[in-house]
Amino acid sequence: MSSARSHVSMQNKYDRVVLLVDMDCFFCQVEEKQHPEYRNRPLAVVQYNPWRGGGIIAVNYAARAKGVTRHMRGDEAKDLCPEIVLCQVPNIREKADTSKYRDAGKEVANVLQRFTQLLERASVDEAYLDITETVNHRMQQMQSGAFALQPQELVNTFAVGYPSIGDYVNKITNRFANPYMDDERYQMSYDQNDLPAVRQSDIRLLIGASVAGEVRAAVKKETGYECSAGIAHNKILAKLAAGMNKPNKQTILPLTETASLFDSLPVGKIKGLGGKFGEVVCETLGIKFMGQVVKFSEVDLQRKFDEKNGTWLFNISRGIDLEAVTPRFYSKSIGCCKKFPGRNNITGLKTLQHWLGELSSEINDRLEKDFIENNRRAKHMVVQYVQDIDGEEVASSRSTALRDYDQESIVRLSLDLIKANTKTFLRPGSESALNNAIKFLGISVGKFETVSSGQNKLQEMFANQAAKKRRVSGDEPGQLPKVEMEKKQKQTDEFKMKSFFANYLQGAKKEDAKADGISANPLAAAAGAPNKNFVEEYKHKLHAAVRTEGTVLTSTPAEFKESFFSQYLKQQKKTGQQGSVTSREDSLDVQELAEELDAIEADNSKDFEEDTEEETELTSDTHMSKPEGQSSDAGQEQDPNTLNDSTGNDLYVETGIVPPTLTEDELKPSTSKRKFDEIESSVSNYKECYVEFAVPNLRTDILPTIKCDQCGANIPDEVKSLQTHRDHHFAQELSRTLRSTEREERTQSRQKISLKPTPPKKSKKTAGSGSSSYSTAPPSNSITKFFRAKPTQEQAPSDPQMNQCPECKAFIKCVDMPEHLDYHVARNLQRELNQQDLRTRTAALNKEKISPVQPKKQSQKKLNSTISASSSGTKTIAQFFSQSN
DNA sequence: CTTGGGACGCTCT
DNA sequence: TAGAGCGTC
Repeated sequence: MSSARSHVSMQNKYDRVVLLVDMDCFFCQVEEKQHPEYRNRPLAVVQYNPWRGGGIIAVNYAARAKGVTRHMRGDEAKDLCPEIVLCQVPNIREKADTSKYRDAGKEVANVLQRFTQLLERASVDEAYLDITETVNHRMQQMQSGAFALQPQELVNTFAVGYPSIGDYVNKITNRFANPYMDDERYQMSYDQNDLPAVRQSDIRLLIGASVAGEVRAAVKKETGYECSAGIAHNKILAKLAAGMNKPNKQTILPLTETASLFDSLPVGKIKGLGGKFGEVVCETLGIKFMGQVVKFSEVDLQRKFDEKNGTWLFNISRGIDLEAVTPRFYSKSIGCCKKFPGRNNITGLKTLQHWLGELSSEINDRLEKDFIENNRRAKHMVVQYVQDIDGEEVASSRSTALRDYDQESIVRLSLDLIKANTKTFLRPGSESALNNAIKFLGISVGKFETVSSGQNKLQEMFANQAAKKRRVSGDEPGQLPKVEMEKKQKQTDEFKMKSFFANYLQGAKKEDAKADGISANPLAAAAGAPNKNFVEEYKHKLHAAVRTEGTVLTSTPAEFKESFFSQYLKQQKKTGQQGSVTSREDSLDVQELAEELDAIEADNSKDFEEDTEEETELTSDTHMSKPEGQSSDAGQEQDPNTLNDSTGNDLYVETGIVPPTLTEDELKPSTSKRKFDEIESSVSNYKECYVEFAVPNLRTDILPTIKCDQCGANIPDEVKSLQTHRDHHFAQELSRTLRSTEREERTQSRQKISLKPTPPKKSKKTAGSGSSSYSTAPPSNSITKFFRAKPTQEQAPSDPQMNQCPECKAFIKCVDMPEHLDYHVARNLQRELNQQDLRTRTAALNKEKISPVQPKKQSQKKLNSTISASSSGTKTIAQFFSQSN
């Protein structure tokens, strides 16, 4: 395994569609979700710090509107915005604890992961998705009519270089009608070999944007979090684009717009050039903007910087970035650190041991969780520290191999490493005073190795359980080959179960964090019997839950009765009785436990029903019993949503498996997860599912009326009615616009040389469409040109270089076939968009209405009004989207 | 006590 | 490979 990043080949530089999903002020959103009462209020997250109200690390948009920014102190924020809510990052072990945000980030990533295998988590709140396959697939589907772009997905979409997304769509439609519209420009700017990709770029990015819309909708629906996204042909551009319209927006960076964008784009805006290197580049080249780099030759850049950086700069300045999206869900290392500035310098051995203990404790906890989730163990450890040596800050890091470990051994190893690498560790003559004060401490572990399932009982349990599930769910009517289905199934099941365990464990750990110095360690026991302390904790937790909620709810909390663990136990009990279990030891242990748990649950064994469809947001807090000694401010409750995310119902809904203990009626197949799976597994009914998925329920009742700004009539203030009315006005405007458009196109047609006409198979009924007029009108230049890449050479159908188009039966040059097929794609795109019924567009309008309006984004408003002003079924996409003037 | 404090990945030597 | 350092969020 080389550490070098993988890259795509230069030929494929425009072939990918890459998405960057970036959560909007993520920490704030996490706090808002956890405290619904804070919603719609200005809010900032501060790190605990007694000085001037703490340091602000995240600001929501309501607070930003008041001028609150990061790098401010809490007090300053209060001055600017007295009503601001300041949330503190929880403090555990006397240091900031960001696990809440890590968990939330993982929750989001779990949603993202369903859209592609090629998911790269770039940070806690950012991920790259290579959606090339999906886009390509949809290109094909569009030709068969199995997929249609949904305008409402594009309402929150921007395209760099275009006033509104409508103009971008307009451009695409026009180019489909006249595929070589921009070719002169293209041929000047791009290599001949790249032209096919360049011509396809816009439509593929547009489809990418529709995927992005779905991704973001799914994230919102399933986690409650909003995000922004960038859509481009590579990571650098996707990242750049994502930042251009926020929050809750997505931005396409069209290939052909990068050059002009770069002309005024400060170098530092490019990821990788934001720091020192970027400064050096600017100084060395005497430039400010990205576009100015193109003036330098590759060798020149290589000479000024180095070979690698030179080439990289050369390419990046042209919008080319070959770095692959490297699938990575889990981090390669786990670490934590803390600064000890000024008076807090560590000067004594005891203090050093204390802090090493705290850091080790956190590392250990996270390793336990990671072990359960990912079945891997760290084999390597690094301790980093900054010492004060003669008034100088000297940073060092030392590493060692990690075998079996627990908190104490991590402490011991790190201390030994520091000792061994410090000339004079203790002050001469002292037993406890450090010779060099420590200003910074960090421990990180990595080089993970997967634990083979043979030595791991917990893993066997999961494997067995997954195997049983597969048997239960024998005849799923899936489209995928059975083996593939099962493979996916197993992964999901195991993952979900592990997640549950992990989340559960974490919740328990947090409770005990302060009460108990050294917690039990599953890793230490991993090679032995099944995880006893784990099970004990589960029991403890169940007890606690029943105790605290029993009086109110009279039933076992949902997260227990529907947990994987619970399901698993039930299943185990059944199969155990049948005496057909793979691992007898396991089953015995588990059966014992199952009986014990049954006893705990015994007094509330009734109503095992209802609320299987509960929204995440509505989930009530899980009340854990707190250890006596725990201070209130350090107490952190398990995020109810995290727990909820892993309940049994979710699994079954998501995977489509009928759980052994639930009836079919209890499985309401109406969550977005379910729908998405249907979409993915069944192309044929994609559209139905999709439309259902895309259209929110409209409340048309109890709405006041509003005055039409054009005719003054009173209309119900409800989008559908409003729109219907406006359509009336629009229709008049439309006919005028259409006539002039068509006139213009005819004029253009006449100016060009008409070649052998090969009209598409059928003329369209679509009335009044400027683009469709190409198909209804006599063969015009543009289409003909499309069929003939080189007008001068006329090819007979018998020519071996010719192929018959399966769609329209015309004979096309092989090299032009892809583009020709694009043409049909375009036709379909247009047709499908035209057929969008009022309802979907109404929904889009509705959706846009409730999202925050950016004052500067005029174009968005225009798009909005244009959409609402259009009537259904008779116009081209361009007219649906673009401004009519 | 600093225009945030971690956390993580990458890369160069 | 280890260790130092950078960049980013």
